[in-house]
Amino acid sequence: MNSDTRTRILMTAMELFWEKGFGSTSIADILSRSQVHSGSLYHFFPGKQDVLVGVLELYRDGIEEWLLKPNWDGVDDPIERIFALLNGYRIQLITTDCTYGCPIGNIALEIHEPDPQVRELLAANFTNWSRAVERCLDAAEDRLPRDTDRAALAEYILTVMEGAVMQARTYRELGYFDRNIAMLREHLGLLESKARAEPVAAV
Amino acid sequence: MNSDTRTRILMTAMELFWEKGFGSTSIADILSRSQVHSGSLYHFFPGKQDVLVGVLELYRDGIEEWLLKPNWDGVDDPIERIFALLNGYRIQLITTDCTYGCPIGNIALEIHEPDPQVRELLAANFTNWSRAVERCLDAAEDRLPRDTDRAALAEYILTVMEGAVMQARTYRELGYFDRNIAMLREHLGLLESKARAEPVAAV
DNA sequence: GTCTTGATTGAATGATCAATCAAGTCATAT
DNA sequence: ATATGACTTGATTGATCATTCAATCAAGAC
Repeated sequence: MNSDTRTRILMTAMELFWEKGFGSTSIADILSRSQVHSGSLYHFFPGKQDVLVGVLELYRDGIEEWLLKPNWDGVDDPIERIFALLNGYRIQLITTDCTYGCPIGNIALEIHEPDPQVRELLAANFTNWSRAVERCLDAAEDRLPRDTDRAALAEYILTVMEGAVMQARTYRELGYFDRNIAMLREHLGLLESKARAEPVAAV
Repeated sequence: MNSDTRTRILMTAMELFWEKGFGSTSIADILSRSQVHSGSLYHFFPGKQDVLVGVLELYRDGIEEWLLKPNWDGVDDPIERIFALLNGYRIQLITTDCTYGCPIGNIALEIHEPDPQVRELLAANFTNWSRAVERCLDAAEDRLPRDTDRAALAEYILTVMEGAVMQARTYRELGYFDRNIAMLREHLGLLESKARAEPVAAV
């Protein structure tokens, strides 16, 4: 089985969906950039929607290797890992003049009536992302107030990332991203000092 | 001049762009729902893009009357006004089974290469929104730490709203919105208690 | 009364779209 | 050798898209 073609289609579609969105990317766009003919594409994928499914599965399965590992290399402090992850998005914004955002967030807002498979894959991508952040918060458990809902805080950090990228992209100004992340950092700082003020737990 | 038709086109387009997005709304969609014929639409608007411009101008000019006034009626406390505004989005989510989000955020992420006029109108909508929040923060100045960057905090509140709506829509679960807003409320609470702990300013 | 201007009608155009399919290639199994 | 089945080719289809335009209408100005 030749899955080179399938992979080339998915990688190309991934690029294009990120650049132009799902709706604005035509099958013809994918074919010409990937140097694949329409029959081959439809041999591997029943339709355009299934290409999107394949791309979302790639993202879902690649988060560890392609997102976390590069950004966390050399960063040990769990809280700093969170900001290292956010810094990855900052670098994307810089290298694209604030035009590219989060590929998942883009698609999530673009597709208004997703079929269940697509919706679940978008949700799975969000869940994997915030679970990774949650693990960082768990590792920093003793620096946070005892009643901290770490899962909710991780979702919130995803929220801030998505909103910050949205604004930086809309204004075409990195400052909007930076100020938002600074606010988040201040929030986490307040939580840490609140934790320090708590009486030590009984052993 | 008969601008009834123009208005009907814009109101219909506003609805449709919100329901299905800009790209997925065809001119034919607008024509059939608004009971207008193509020639009339093109009499008032050079093209589809200009309909979008008209819609974004309506949003920009209507924020006071259609967004702030309804949500702030009977709410005097400036901080509570912020959460009353956010509650407006919560109600939209409830009444649409978590399918509709922020119309501006949707378009901002959908349009990848906006022409300058569209990009500036999106930015203007964001700016008007966060300025309204900033005015609330200004009114609550004495309850916040003295070094608070209220403009940045207002941008951050917009960020949290957009991210929270995105997640609730993606998961089709209101809880994601609620937990995010609860986190924001906790953050503002921490700021208020930090302000209370500050020494009184010299007069 | 006729001229002018703004507004409306709706069929037509050409581009682009996702998807199809019959004919072909090629490696491997028998 | 030949048969099989995975894969490729690329022209083609029919739907849908934004847009155009000549014709028509309504109503105030001269």
